[in-house]
Amino acid sequence: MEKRDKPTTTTGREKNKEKSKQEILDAVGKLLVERGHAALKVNDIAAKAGLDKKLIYRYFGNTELLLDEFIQSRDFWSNVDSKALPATSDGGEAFTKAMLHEQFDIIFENREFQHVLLWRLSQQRSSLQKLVEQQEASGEQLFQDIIQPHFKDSTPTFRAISAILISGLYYLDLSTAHNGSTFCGIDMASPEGRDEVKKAIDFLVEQTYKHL
Amino acid sequence: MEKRDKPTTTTGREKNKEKSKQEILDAVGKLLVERGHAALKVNDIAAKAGLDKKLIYRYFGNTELLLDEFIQSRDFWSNVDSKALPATSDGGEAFTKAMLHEQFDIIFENREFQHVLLWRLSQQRSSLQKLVEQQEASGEQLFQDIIQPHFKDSTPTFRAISAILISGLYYLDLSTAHNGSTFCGIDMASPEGRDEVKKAIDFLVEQTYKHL
DNA sequence: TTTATATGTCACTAGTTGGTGACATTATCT
DNA sequence: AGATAATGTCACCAACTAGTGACATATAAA
Repeated sequence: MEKRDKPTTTTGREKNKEKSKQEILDAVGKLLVERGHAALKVNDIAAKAGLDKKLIYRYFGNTELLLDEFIQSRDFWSNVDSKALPATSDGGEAFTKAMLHEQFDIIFENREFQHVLLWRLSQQRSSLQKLVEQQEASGEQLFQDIIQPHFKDSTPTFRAISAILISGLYYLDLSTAHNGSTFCGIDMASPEGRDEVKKAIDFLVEQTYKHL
Repeated sequence: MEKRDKPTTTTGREKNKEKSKQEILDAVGKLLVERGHAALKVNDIAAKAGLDKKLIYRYFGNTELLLDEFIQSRDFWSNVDSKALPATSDGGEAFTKAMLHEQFDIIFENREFQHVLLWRLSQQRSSLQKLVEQQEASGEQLFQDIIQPHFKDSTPTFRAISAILISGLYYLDLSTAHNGSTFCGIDMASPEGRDEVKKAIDFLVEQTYKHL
């Protein structure tokens, strides 16, 4: 018999495993953004999804496995390593600036990303650890392809500078979203404040390319 | 009657409010370091202190108030603002470098400090918020006293650069302690890796003083 | 239509959470 | 020493936690 267009009886709800699984995963994302990773409890996830928690156990095994599957379902670093490496004559200077600006803004806007960064700092979890490794691998590409050829012997210092800049943008965005917007007297939530940071990034990158 | 040298009966333990309070506060610190702020539950704190949780309610009101009192009992930014402002002829360049190095190392070594930073990013809590404000105030002193006179019109950019550098060191230390030690290909737990970061700090500060 | 199975619902358990009332013990004051 | 208050101990509660067995309903195949 084909799929019915309409239920014949009055009670009972639609039955669709894939849709339900997706609704559960979406509920995890919403709760993560609204209340942080500490609030990801089975009962709340099920309630948010509007489904019985029993389904979480049937479809994902347990809460831990659900969270692992949620994490793997997102690809947070795709925006970095999917970038085509441009043919540069400036040793990657413009590319580096643009990438840092982009990271700064993406994390500022993506609250789910923010909470995953925090989650990653707060909990040991292999699926989160995997994100760290993915990020390292994706960054290593850039160093190998465009930075090393240009900076040669100074590459270790350039790596350290990159580490500071990237970390700085991460922490500034996390701090802005969760601690209040003023840092070193700059309002990190205002366009003017964020422009000030971007100008600083450009200055530091320029000086590095000129004098390192 | 004076304090007894020895209990006359066999059962019962020593009774000393201040000592017990201190043991409870210490238990909070230990748990925070060992298992993070999410593990700060009344039952566990009492068990760690070897005292009944009832005392927590009697002496601190409730768990929230205990945690607030714990936070206020630590003065994490004392090392920054207690520094005497040196009479500088270099516009504070050496001072800035030294302060950044020191922050980088202090946070690396002080696991309690790390967990408070994380806690602060993860939870809204007025006593934690107060730490943020203390830090802002203590930093503002430096800008007013030594930076502004030297950088004049470029001060906003110098503020942004400071924000990036400080944030960067924070996040690097947090990431090292909780995510694994490699960041941008540098081993942040090794003396060599950390020296590389300090060299990078010095370079960036030097360039800023030379060319901003 | 009948049957089998996947999907959804619900009531329940055992363990943990924050919190409290009643009691026992110790210190202190007179 | 005796009275009093402060300190420490314990049993208990209601609410919430993760997880499960039994059942109801919808879908799809025969």
